[in-house]
Amino acid sequence: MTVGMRHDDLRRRNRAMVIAATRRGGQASRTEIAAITGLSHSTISAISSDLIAEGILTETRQEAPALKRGRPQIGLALDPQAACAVTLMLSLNSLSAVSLDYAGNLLEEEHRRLDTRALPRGELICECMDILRRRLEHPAHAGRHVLRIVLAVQGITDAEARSMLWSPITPHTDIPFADLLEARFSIPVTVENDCNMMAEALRWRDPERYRDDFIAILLSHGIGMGLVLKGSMFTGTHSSGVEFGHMVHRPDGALCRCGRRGCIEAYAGSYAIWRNAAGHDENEEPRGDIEETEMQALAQAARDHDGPERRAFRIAGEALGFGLGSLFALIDPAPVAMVGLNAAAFDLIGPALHEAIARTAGGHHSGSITFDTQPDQVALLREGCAMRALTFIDHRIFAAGRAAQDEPASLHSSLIA
Amino acid sequence: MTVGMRHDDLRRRNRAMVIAATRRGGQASRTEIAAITGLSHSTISAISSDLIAEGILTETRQEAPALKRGRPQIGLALDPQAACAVTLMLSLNSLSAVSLDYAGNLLEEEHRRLDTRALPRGELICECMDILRRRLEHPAHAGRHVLRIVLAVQGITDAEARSMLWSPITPHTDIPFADLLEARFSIPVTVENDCNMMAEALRWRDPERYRDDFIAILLSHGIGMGLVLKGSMFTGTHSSGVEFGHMVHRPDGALCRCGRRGCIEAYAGSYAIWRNAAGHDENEEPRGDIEETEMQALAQAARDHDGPERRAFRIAGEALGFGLGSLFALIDPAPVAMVGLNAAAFDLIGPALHEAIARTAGGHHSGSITFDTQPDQVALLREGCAMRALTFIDHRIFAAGRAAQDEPASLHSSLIA
DNA sequence: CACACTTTTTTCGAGGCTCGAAAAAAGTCT
DNA sequence: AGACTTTTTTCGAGCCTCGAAAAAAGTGTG
Repeated sequence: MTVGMRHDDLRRRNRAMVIAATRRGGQASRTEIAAITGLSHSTISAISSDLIAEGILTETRQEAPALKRGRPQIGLALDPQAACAVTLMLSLNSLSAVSLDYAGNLLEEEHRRLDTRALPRGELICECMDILRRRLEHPAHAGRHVLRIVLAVQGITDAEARSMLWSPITPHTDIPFADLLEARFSIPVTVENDCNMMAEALRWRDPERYRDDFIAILLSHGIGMGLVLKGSMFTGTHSSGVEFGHMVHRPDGALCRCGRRGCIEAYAGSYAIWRNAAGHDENEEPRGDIEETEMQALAQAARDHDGPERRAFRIAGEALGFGLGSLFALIDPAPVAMVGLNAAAFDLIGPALHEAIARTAGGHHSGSITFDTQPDQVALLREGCAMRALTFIDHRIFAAGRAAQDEPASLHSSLIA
Repeated sequence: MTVGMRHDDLRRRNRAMVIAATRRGGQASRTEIAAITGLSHSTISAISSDLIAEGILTETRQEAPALKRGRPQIGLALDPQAACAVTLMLSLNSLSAVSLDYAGNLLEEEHRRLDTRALPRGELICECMDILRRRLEHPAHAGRHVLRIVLAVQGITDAEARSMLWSPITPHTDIPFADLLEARFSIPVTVENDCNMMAEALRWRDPERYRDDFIAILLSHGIGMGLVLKGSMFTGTHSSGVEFGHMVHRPDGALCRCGRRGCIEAYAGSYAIWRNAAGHDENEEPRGDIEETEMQALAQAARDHDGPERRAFRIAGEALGFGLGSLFALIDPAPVAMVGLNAAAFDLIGPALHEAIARTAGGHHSGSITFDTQPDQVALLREGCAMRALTFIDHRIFAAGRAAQDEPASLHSSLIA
């Protein structure tokens, strides 16, 4: 904010812009990049020849036989050899890791099943260390430098994306994964919230629909949210924030997994739907885990006949609707993507949800609220993590030029505005 | 985001930074500005001599007899003669206007009482036009150019700050004040939400406490909010947003002024407190206006003895507490300033508010939540509008240099990032 | 097959901006 | 009066972007 801009900042920004245009556009020519960025052809030419010389970009000859007259455009693409990234995804009873090249191609991967809730703190950390070490030692990297690691966790992280503060998958709290992994491997690490990564993925999948303002809601055992506002990921002042599932739906209402009462999740999470469908008291302790098939059976029962199952999904829809209504009172409506297991039951949840929104301040503009379901949560998470890792390399490492790469001080350097 | 940075953008940014440092610091020397901005002495020297030549800054000799050795610092200050700004404030039954010089000194002002709820649309607009015309013709301006007009309204504005979309003070909606006033006076205008201006003022009053993240809550006939997150004013995707008062406290609960049910305002606005204190049904139509003295009497009664008045304030506190709890679930805690008439009754509201927050996700970090009361809402609004208008001139007009001032196209030009 | 035409990309000199170093300025201290 | 200290200005160097012109690499046509 109050920091002045020097000459090399300008170059850094413009380099970043060329890299970003290449990652977005895929095969963009220099002329196209000049048009997108508004910079002159000479500038783009200079920057891209630098980037090619540094091994960050490569020229690609388009297959399409240029049907136009004139000198054919030369496509620019990210050089897959330029770097690698590794993403780790830690969720309930599951840890997986993926290696990617700089162009985003999968190099290799590994999944492990582990009992995250029972694992001691040290062993949980060790599992992450080990799976990461196996990636770094894997021959598929073929000497390329891993320049970035992203760890996505189901749970709350701190605003600096360095620690996992709290998670439903383990009793342990405040695990400084970024510090631990950086100390061991000397590669920059961030710890991200899984829902934020899903939102990130939506942006890359469908930039038309999910661009400046949108909402991703994870409907699963718990309720999560990733929120993009004015083009950037929304986070809390101290944590990854946006604990939509723990907004209050009914003061002093149903018992939530978090121990408090009346949270949206206590009506709309899998455990809450199950609890209501089974006719249990809403003050009953939530079940720890529910099989995917069990939820699908509930949904099928709800579709087949009117009864407690149908009512349970309706209650979930109502809670989500009132919650969204309150959210929309704050941020106005935006496109919503429903992600995760229970998004497949949106036919059961949707009607009550719409009805509830209509009774809130959000109902004002119920026309401009659109819903979309993306049941494949895992694929979305993987994509989001991958793009997060790669764009970090784009912005913070390659945009700075070769010099900055050598100084280890740049490990935590701040992002270009 | 995708737009490249050219050479003059750099100068513009650095000019803006020097002006901002001067407005903040008051009497800052060139050396101090260099230290703040991180730019070299030579650059600051060049920029400030430009700004002085353009009549934007002036050198001020400090009164303090420099107790240090060495060449004394020369203070830089904004030249009051450089420009003028006019602010209009439209609220229930009241319209006021203020003229300011570029340094923020009051030149002259006017207040009018009018029956905003009964006024036809045309006349309401006319009143604003007229009070503004009288300012522009007033001799106090002494030939200085009015470069900016800010109109703050009690109500919702659009995200571009050009129209008043809805307001409790008039039945008329979607009044494009900015277009109307610009067409008539050819001076750039924005229409702002009053609570946002109060938040803006807090920032200037106490930058230590209210800097990057904080909340201003207006406790008055209705409930309003101004929210600053990560250093910038938070607005909705389509409107000025942050309709905190219309988040849902109890689904299908008490009747709100907005016609819906269960809004926070329907428990915590003056009319709701009055309704509860008087023992009326919560579905009863809200009273239109309540005298300040009447609310003070209620508060006094609540302090004197336990009874329906005390209970009414407690209910208000509970609604605000659950609402804040939900808000904190999204954005994490931040310092809160309670503004307006009922902030003076915070002794009655506070206990129930804290208790409610403790029962929500916000209760997690109840240690880091601090409250502060600022009963003088009018003064805060005036300050906020003034600073909004002046900083617009700083950034969008003077930072661009003399050339840009002449092109009328710059009227709506976008803000420097 | 040579030559005109079109479009993309590179080259080159000009102009702006910031920087560091040195000089100038404007005081205090002895 | 002269030494000393600190602030501010001056000046040349080094980048960066820009526009114009040149070069490159195709297609279309006789």
